[in-house]
Amino acid sequence: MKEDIQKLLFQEIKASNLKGVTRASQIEVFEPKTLEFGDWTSNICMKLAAKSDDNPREIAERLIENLTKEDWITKIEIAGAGFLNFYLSSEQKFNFIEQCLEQKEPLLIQGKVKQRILIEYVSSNPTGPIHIGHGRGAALGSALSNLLSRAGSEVKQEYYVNDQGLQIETLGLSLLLNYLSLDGERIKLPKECYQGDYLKTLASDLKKNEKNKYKFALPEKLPTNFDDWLVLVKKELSDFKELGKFALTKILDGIMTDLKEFNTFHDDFFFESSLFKDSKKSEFHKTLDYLSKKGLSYDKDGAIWYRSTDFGDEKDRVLIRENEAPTYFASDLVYHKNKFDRKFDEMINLWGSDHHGYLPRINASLKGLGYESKKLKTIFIQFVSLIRGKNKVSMSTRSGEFVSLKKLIDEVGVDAVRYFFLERRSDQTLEFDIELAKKKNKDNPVYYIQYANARICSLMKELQERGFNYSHKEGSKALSSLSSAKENELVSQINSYQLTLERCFDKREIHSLCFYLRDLAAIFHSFYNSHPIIDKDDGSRNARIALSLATQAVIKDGLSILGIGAPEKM
RNA sequence: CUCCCGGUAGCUCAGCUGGAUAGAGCAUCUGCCUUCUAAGCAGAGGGUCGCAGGUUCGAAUCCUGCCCGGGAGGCCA
Repeated sequence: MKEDIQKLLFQEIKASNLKGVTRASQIEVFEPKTLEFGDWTSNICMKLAAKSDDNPREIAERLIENLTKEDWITKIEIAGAGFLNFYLSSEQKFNFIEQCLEQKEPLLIQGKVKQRILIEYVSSNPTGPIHIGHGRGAALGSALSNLLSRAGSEVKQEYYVNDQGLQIETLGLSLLLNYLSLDGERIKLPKECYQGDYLKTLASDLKKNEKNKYKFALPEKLPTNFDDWLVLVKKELSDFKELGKFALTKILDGIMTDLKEFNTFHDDFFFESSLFKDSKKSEFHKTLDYLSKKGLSYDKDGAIWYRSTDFGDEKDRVLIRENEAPTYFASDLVYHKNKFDRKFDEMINLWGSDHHGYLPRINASLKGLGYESKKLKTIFIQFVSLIRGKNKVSMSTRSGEFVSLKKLIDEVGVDAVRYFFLERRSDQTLEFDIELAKKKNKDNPVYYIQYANARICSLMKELQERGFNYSHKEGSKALSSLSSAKENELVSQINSYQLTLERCFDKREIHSLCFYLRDLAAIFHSFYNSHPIIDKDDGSRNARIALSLATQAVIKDGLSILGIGAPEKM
């Protein structure tokens, strides 16, 4: 529709020899904020006026002279400083509603190029359960994936697992110390160790499975710091590595379970360790050799450095440490190379905003390897803070007091958690009010939206009980009798669903969809209260039922993108 | 010190590729259930869009400076 208006305007602009526009798509046509200004509006006359010294309203008059002949346009108004307001015929207005009524499949976003898209998200370290910060990423990543596939794109959802290096040793040691403590040894965990209670549970599991396999004679004087513990443990236990693996497997299992419960479904878990397979011939080593051959890396102070400064980073970065261990950055560089080699049209990373300083070096590494870093889009996710009524709930990962996603879901439910995570722009900090999320009334937007759907379900039941028949054919026929302000408002809100999805798609964001659904629900509730829907008059009844069903189709469709349920009864 | 994000109603936030009177929810106040779910609706009050300049027909939106809040600047991940 928008495109049709752009095309018409463009024709007229060319015919009148006006300068300033070379393509139809440059002409701004948008939905005005109130219905007073028509169904569509354009500011093009003001833009043209700026380049031609002519008065915008005069230009407007010249332009619309021929346009009114179009039969799908009922009226064009010149308003304000020179806006063109278009009013459409009712057939045009009900097009989308009829489509909603017949739709069985999810609605598709039209006019977008099909792409292969990789989206990597959550990717939390497998050293502990997912906490609410990761949950926000999970909600956004999964919803975004749903949205992107609506445009026909093939979306691959990936979780990158850092299953290597010091943190896994740390995990193993943390587990072991908890395990040894089970027999009454009083061991104080060094501060570098993971402190959460989940390790106590894991330690008991380990004990059950393996009995005393990992017990050994402790020296009289226990080590006091992390490094000494590690040295001791490695000396005493030949299979110390198994402990890290055990913990990692168990924890990752838990993460997967939590994610599934949270309606988040990754296609693939990509293990960092896979980059190191085949030792010297691994993807990791090949890539590092390549960098070295190309002169992109160099030795200094016993370490190997990447020349990221050459590609816009502030300073060069270490790839291989003095102790020969690769840095996190080195692995990540190879991982991103791997992503590019898989030939996606677009790659999206969802990162915690505390990683924003990390982006320049990843971009630098990709440029160095000769990849188009434009294909990589990084979306940053700000922190979540929890409040309960007016009190802040304290959260700190280090001390193990973090609030796990699972706990939050158990308390307020998946739907509410997802909604609250998605309703805010991802790059803004989020204040999550637990009490509000638990409410089951209109204060809580997720219930408010779901309630609109439940109401419509209940309407349909009531319709049957009163012995009325309804068919889409009759409903569609009756639509043109809709004329009240509330009805028009609802029609117009339903119609802007497509545009809402397109905008979300283009901007790779979700929160506008939440706001849209909330508005739609509000307009529906208002409509419901001002008109009898199951009316005695066949025409009004059929039309209003059709309108309600179209509303329902959109609500269900929108909620399914958000990964939120639509209960029929509440 | 440098960089990033933010500052919009009492609170939580939309709007930011410049456009018509700056929006929503909560909170406050006032109404509405013999009628399809009151788990709802209708209405009212509430604003120097952080401050100061600039750009232009037009600025919450773009530019510059400043103030305030948060984050980032590892051979951590």
